[in-house]
Amino acid sequence: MRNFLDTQLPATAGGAAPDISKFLATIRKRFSLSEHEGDMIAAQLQDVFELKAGDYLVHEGEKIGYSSLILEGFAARFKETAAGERQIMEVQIPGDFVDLHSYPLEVLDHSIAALTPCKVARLPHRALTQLIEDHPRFARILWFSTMVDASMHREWLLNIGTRNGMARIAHLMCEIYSRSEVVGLTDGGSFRFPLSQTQIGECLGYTQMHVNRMLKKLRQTGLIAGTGQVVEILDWDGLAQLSEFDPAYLYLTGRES
Amino acid sequence: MRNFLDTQLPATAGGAAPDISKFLATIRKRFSLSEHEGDMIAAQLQDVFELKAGDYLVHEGEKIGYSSLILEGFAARFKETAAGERQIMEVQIPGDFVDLHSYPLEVLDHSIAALTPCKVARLPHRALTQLIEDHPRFARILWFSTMVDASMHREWLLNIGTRNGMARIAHLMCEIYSRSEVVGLTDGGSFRFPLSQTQIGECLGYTQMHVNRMLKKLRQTGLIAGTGQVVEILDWDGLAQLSEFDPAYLYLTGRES
DNA sequence: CGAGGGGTTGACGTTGTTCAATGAGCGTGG
DNA sequence: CCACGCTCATTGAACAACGTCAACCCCTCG
Repeated sequence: MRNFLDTQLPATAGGAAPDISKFLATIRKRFSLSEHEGDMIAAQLQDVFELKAGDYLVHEGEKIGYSSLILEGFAARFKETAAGERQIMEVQIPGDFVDLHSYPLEVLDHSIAALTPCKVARLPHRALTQLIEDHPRFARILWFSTMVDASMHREWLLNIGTRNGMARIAHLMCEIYSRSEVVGLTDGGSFRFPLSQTQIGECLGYTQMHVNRMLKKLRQTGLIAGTGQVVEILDWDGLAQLSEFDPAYLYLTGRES
Repeated sequence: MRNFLDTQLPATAGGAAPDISKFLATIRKRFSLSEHEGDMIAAQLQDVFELKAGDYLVHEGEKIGYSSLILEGFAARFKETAAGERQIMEVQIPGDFVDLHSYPLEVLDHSIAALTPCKVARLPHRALTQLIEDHPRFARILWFSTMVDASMHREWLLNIGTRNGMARIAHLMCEIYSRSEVVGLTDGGSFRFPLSQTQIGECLGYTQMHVNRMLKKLRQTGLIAGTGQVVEILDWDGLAQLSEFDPAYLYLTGRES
């Protein structure tokens, strides 16, 4: 995999603020946010970068001074074992503020790489500090946002630790569908699911061959359809029941603070 | 399991501030903290509660207005499946600020219960808000602290997702040992590890019987000794190498902000 | 002294892995 | 244009890891 810093050039010459409506949609599922407040965040975004599939956004152990917002494409957070086996901890979709945790942590405990071609915008940490100083309310929103990642980690632990076979895969599909819905990336029961079987396995602790067999079973059971980049959920209730999917852990219901 | 609120009574009549030196030791591994600052936190702590093994600190879905600091004893965060299977996401030891994530999240996505008899002190969220307003530096320290939990979740995902057999158990032992060391709860290579084999299994996605067999193998290999509440690590390097344990994810090295 | 929790062990069944072979699709260079 | 190499998906058979069922032990506590 190529290094992000080595290969990428800014895709915009600056000037026009990037479209962060997907990001704001996620925030607004949880907090009220005025148009002005949204513009203030957008104004802080630096250049937009284009990444190829496989490019790293950040490397484990790196100390970085900015966080990235995914505008388009899918990415993943992961760690690797000495043997080169990879465990994906979270799939990142458009609208995700993908390495916000690097703001408090500074040094990263894991890597992030693009799963598909991506478009990302950077937000320097000093701009975040400034935003928070000017509007202390943002601190709470950002902290909350990082805690939702932790909540998702816990649900994944439950998934890998207690569920098996089709249920484990079904749960991943339910999650990505639910999150995609928030940012307007679903079409009826269909949604983009551009992970290879190998990558699905890296999410779930399975080999690619086993993922293949379980996907086949899920299709034969009539719960899902589609083999490629797009998955169609034929029976949402069945899929959710099989995997005991309860979206509460995504914290997508409105609240105020 | 009994409900914490139903059964517990304050163990202190208030007045004397509880001993939070273990908590402060953990903070000071990462941030410099003056004696005065430590006292300010201690002053905000409310009554100290005693819990029996099995008592809940908080229930999944609950909305609570305080966070708890563990003074003595072991606790665990976990979720349950419909079938009653339990997945432990983190083992909490003395000095841990155990449900600080409830401060930004408000509603909890998981439960926390005592694994052994525990002594905990409560800190109301409004006191936290006050502390942060008076000393904005605390916001960063607390945010950081919750992000370390997320980092630990990720390492557990790697552990359950990619390691197997003895390595999985060895990794858990290395983590608890390393964290115990910070709060002065180790004695040479020995440390308190009061989890039953069932509970170890709930951490790692194994059955109690399989944990039993793997522990036996770890003992036969000469890496650890002791069967009961106290484990002795006979060969730290061997244990760390077997489980590819790298403590970086615990963020216990000094830094400043 | 009886119940209940924790630990130990064996035989056997299931889930998931490994090894291996095959084919489809796609971009690249000759 | 086709040949080639690459990634990804598919499938089968043998095998290992782990779970299930069951019996038994020890200890503690009421």
